[in-house]
Amino acid sequence: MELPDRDQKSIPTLVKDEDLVRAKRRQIVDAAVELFCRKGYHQTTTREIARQAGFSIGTLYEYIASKEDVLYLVCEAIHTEMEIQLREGVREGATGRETLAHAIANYMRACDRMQDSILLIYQETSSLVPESMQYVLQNEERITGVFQDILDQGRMDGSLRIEPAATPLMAHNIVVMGHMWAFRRWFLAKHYSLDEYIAVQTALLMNELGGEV
Amino acid sequence: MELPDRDQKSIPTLVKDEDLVRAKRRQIVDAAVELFCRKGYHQTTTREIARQAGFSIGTLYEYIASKEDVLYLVCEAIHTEMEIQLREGVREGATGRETLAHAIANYMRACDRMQDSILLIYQETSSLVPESMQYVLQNEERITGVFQDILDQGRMDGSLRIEPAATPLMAHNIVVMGHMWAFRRWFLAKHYSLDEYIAVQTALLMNELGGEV
Amino acid sequence: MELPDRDQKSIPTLVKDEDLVRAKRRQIVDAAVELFCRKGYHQTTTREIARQAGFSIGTLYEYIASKEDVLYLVCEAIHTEMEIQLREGVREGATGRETLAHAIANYMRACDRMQDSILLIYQETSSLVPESMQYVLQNEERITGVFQDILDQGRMDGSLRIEPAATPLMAHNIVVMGHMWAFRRWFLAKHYSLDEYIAVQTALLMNELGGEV
Amino acid sequence: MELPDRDQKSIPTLVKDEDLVRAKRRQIVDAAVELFCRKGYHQTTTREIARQAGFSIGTLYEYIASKEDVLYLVCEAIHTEMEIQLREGVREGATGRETLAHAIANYMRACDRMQDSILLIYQETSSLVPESMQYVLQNEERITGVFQDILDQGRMDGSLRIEPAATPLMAHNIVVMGHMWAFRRWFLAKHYSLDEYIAVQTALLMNELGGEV
DNA sequence: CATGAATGAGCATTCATTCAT
DNA sequence: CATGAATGAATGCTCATTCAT
Repeated sequence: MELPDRDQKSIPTLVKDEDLVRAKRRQIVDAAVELFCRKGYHQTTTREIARQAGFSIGTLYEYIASKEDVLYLVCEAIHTEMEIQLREGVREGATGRETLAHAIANYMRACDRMQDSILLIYQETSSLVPESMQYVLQNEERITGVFQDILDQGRMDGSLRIEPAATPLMAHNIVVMGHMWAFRRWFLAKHYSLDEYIAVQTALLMNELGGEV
Repeated sequence: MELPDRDQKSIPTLVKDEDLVRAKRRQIVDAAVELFCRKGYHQTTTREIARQAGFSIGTLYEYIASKEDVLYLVCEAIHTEMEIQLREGVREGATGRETLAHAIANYMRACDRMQDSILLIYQETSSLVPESMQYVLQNEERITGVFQDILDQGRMDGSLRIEPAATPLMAHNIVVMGHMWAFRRWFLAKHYSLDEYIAVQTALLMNELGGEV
Repeated sequence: MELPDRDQKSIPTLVKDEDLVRAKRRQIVDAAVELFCRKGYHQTTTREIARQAGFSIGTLYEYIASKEDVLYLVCEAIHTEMEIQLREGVREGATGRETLAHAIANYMRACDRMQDSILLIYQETSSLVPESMQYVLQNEERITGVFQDILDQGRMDGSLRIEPAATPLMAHNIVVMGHMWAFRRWFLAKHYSLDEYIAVQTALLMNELGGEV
Repeated sequence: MELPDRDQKSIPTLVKDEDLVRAKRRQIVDAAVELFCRKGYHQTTTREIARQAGFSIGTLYEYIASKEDVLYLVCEAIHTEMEIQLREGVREGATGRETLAHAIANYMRACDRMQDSILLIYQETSSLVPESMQYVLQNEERITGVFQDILDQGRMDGSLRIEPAATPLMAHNIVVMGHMWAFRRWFLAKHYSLDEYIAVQTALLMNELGGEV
């Protein structure tokens, strides 16, 4: 499934070759994700990012204008990756209800794989300037939108019982449910395996949404 | 309702008089909460904390050993405050179900009042050394425990229908539901007032827990 | 002769003790004058200034807020020193003409002693932000004013023949004559000793101003 | 009037074709004069010079070996331009005195047009290595020489009364008088128009040189 | 010849922490 | 106990210069 087009903040670069910019920024992001997840944004120096990315500090600044740009690119990349995993794993079921159950399980597994990144988003988004934050929140909203669409579909085909006014909230509940596995893992993993977590949360949810799973 | 005793990390101080230490640390925490909420932990300098607290940088370091100590004290204070608000507002209902509904509403309002502090916990807990983080997570767990107790009570008196294995998770769901009002406010507040948010979330929950609100 | 009061830009400092600020800034200025004269403002690093002043870079920044502040303080100090030397050496003669001759000789000798500083002013004033430059140009104008007063005095007592409209220009000519000894020394010193320079320039000037020296 | 030949520092280049070198350096100098005048030598980057000159940074370094070379070329060009304007505008009068009056007026107007360049010379010459500075000072001396020649001519034909020993100094006085219009413009322009400035200064000078204008 | 990506030494500035008074 | 001046390691960022293509 293709990612739809979307707004992205354009980050200034000194380099003209667009392919090169994309390639190097990929390296920067890979390096930074690893470092930010391990040490946090503020504890990571630009020199470390450059070194980890495999080039010099001077070269780093050919492709970004400030350290904050790296954070923005990282947030972008995380959301893009999440959206890819979300859409790739979605299979249309017979009913909205089936689609939802499948999408949730798939999403939860993605959250499990990307738990460090999810924490990163929660911790460092606030270090972005307002303009960048806008874009990041838009991405967050797009992900929520995926579930909202499924909920709407289920409401239309009658397989899910939910008030229209409650669907945005329910979609957010589902999304946060995935994040929760990341940021409350210190507790949850003591009591539930990932599969159990998915099973119980899905059961509770489906209960809310009328009838059996 | 009294707060039960609990473990707290002991922070070294150069000052002997324990009452004085408590008083000054109160000042430090008040100053720091305000600053950390407004500017974040890393953006706040120790000098600013001292100034806002009303004394010199030298004095600040008589009562703490490092900036991170301030962060720990702040996290402690936030959880203490939250727990106080939680327990103060709880009134025993006729059934566990009634108690729960009341506790949730009360908790949500507390989260609304303390949204900045909640964000702070989400963003900066990771800046603590592991030992401090332990204590903070314990506090988080205590808060969750409040809801778990109510759920158990409702399960015992038959007013709530929930698997024993699901209660810890349900308790976390409730707690995170409050946090969500803080960290997703950028979206939620566009669609729901606090009262609506409480109403809809409670309805969904009660649905999960069998029958009507 | 006392220096009259005058406007000075107030430079922010982190240190409260005003006497200490004055003392340390004196050290900073002494260090910076020496370094700026030898290497220029841009070629001098803040660390060098601190080291030469005898303290650490951190301490330097307790007394100034930016490198440019040092430049401003240096310019201020140079003009203050020049004005002191100017006023100290002035002795009232019987006529304005005599006072002038004496003031010029005295001023020229001051320019000779302070040639490095004069060059510094010519080269680096443009590195000041407009606000600082204002103050520096005011100082320059005050020095010129000294000669203008003497010229006026001589015009009044009839010992100097000069149009009122020409006095400001004449005063500037005299001032620049002193500077010229600094910035054209590479040529002038090949042909004239300081005394000769003073003698010839004074002769030319007095010729302009009517009659003999 | 042709410019006489003169010594020029030879700047190394990677390019063989001498015409090409001359053409490109012309571009470099034009770009750099504009930038240095506007922002100063140190505030201008080599990339800006290349961009303004219309080619890449790599190409820039085909025609010069260091940023300082650009400064030298700029100083050279400024003095060349000044000398051209000086010699172009000079018309032989009946007497040295007339020639002088005319040359001064012409020179002053040139200084007025080139005030930014004059300031540049005053401010940045000291950033040259001694060898380059030598050449620049020689150029300065050549310009002074123009006036010295005229003074000598006037002394010979009896139209100017001046000691032979005073002529070099007088020539420098004239030259600096032009510069003064540039570097004291912040004061002078408040009191005099260019024409007034020329008139008064010429009057004072001619007074020094015996008799009326 | 022309290009422009890569380099890394260098710089101004900050800030947690100490310690003499 | 309180103060606040002193410290210097650390950091984000710049820019002259090089060199492979």
